[in-house]
Amino acid sequence: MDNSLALSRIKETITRNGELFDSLAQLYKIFADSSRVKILVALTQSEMCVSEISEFLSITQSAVSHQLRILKSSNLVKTRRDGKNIVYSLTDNHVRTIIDCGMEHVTE
Amino acid sequence: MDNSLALSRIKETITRNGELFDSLAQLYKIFADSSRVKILVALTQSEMCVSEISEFLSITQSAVSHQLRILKSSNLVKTRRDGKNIVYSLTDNHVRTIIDCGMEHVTE
DNA sequence: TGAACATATGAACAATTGCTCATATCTTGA
DNA sequence: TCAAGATATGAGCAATTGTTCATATGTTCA
Repeated sequence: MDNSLALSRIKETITRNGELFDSLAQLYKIFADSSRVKILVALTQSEMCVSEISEFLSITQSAVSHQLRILKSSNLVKTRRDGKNIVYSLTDNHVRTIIDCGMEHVTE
Repeated sequence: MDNSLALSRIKETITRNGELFDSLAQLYKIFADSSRVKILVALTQSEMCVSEISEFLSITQSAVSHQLRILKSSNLVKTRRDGKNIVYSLTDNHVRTIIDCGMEHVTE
């Protein structure tokens, strides 16, 4: 059974869409940290300001801010100001979907 | 509007299922590398041996082996021997689903 | 306006990661 | 059995990452 034709077709697909898979890896990199995942999971339940997140994650306010910056620059979360607070929320439902999808595998 | 009740409920959920979200992040960590993603994508199309993967990814055989070891120890891929070759394939369809799910977001 | 609060940011550091190089292990066929 | 081929593995290294500490920025209210 000679599958070299199939193989070169696959190679073609991978090389042609190289940057696409790079961005895919880049996306997963954002979910690849425990703090960020927990932040995102929390935000699927409710919008939330920095100090609230910091409180229930038991990590520094600074650490939370740094992580939120990553999430925001990736357009996974958005912000609005409410007095002294900055309230963070999910940009859209993609985050929810991606988390659910991973959960499916983890909780099997 | 007082949402402190909702917040403490969320905090409860996060802390109670801490290890679960840790494993979730751990899972995404595996997808968080360009080479590994490409390997997994290729394997969604066809089983493949190390030298084949190494060839079309244009990375060292050693590098591929190292990555495959990670994928295998995470139970995302399985192996069988075919003569001198070790043939790698996906363990189940979860990988496909997870990749599709991420693609959905990347290609929006 | 100024003190107190909330958030953001930059530097520094330890930990992790992905690669390369060298070499070991395992299999086949002469 | 032994040389050649295919894969695995360990050490070493440069790059990246997540955190903390110190401090800056921005907002409210007395």
